[in-house]
Amino acid sequence: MTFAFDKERHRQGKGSEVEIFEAYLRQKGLKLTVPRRQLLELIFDDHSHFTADQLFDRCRERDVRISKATLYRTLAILTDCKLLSAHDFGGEAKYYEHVFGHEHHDHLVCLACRKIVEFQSPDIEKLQDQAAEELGFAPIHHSLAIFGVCAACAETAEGRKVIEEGQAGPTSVSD
Amino acid sequence: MTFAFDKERHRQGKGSEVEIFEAYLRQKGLKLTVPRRQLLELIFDDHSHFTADQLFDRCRERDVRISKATLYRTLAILTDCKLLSAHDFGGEAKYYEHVFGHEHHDHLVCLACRKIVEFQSPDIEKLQDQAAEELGFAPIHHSLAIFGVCAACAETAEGRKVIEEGQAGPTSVSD
DNA sequence: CTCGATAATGAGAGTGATTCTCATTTAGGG
DNA sequence: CCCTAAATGAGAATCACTCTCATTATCGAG
Ligand SMILES: [Mn+2]
Ligand SMILES: [Mn+2]
Ligand SMILES: [Zn+2]
Ligand SMILES: [Zn+2]
Repeated sequence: MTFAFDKERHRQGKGSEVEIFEAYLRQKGLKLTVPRRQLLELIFDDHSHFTADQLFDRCRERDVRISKATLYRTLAILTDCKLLSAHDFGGEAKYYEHVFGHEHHDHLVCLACRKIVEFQSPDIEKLQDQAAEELGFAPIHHSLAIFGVCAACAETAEGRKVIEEGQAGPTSVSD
Repeated sequence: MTFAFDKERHRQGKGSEVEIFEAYLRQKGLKLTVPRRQLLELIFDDHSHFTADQLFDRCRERDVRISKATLYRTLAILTDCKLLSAHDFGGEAKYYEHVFGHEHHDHLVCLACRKIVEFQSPDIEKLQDQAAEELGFAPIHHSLAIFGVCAACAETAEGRKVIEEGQAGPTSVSD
């Protein structure tokens, strides 16, 4: 039952991403160009958490020749029309992920292998709204990321090292 | 009563920050230099959430002449020895804050005036650990920031605008 | 289908926070 | 006081991202 529903929604989803994009472009007087089509295809064809650079590499792999300027511009549009969202996990680059067809969630980030795992906690969401209200804030959005070491990495030397440093870790700078 | 206690702890705190710093430097074979002394003084003399640039301006105000290189290097050391912590609120620059003498907390950030308010929620902390455990993660640290509009800004046109855009807001890029 | 106004694109310059390089000073133990 | 390792400052370098602008492409009107 749940399975059938998800499958159907996913099917609709695939179609709707393009529809939403086109509707948004029309509404804003923007144009549906070849690069934008190609990027939409690449992005919604697969992966869910990616950086601009990873997407750029993916373009090259598939011989889709697009400038970084256009890539960034398209990511901005897709974020504006709520097909993507951007996350700042404190690293160098922002991570983007699909929004359409996905419910809100937060993230666990493995400090050893950079794996990103999603989780949902309605209780946490509730407590956040409560905290905001108590302090007179009108909450608009939030960012919650838990950094740690995933089960797989906890078995490795690298993972153990990260955990150790976790208790009393250095930031370190050269020179 | 509460007042007297805080005052006393603050007095101890002031002393201990220097002690911790000196102990850390000695342990690492680093030197206690004039610039480092001056920065420690400036940082722990007052404000609690600041960017590297704000600290740099403060240096100039007080005729403390220090290069940005040294400033950043010192911030890294202070973060290493757990006197400061760094936060990435998604803006341009990182924010630093005092750790010694402060309990762990998370932040509310006003998108209109950039004010930062602290809050604590043991319940949220508990739920976070629970979520991590369920997914096999060993949590090391986390970052929770709630972005919204503070009570004061909610009265202003700017604040209202931010709240409106919150429901269906643009990312916008020029060109 | 043809045009023309308007938007988009690519290449490369520009940004801004942070880091690095390196020649020149210090700190501090012996 | 001396010596050596560490620190400092000035400016170059990074790096993700944005902007500039000359050259195309889109698409709706005619
Ligand atoms: Mn996600
Ligand atoms: Mn704080
Ligand atoms: Zn991992
Ligand atoms: Zn405010």
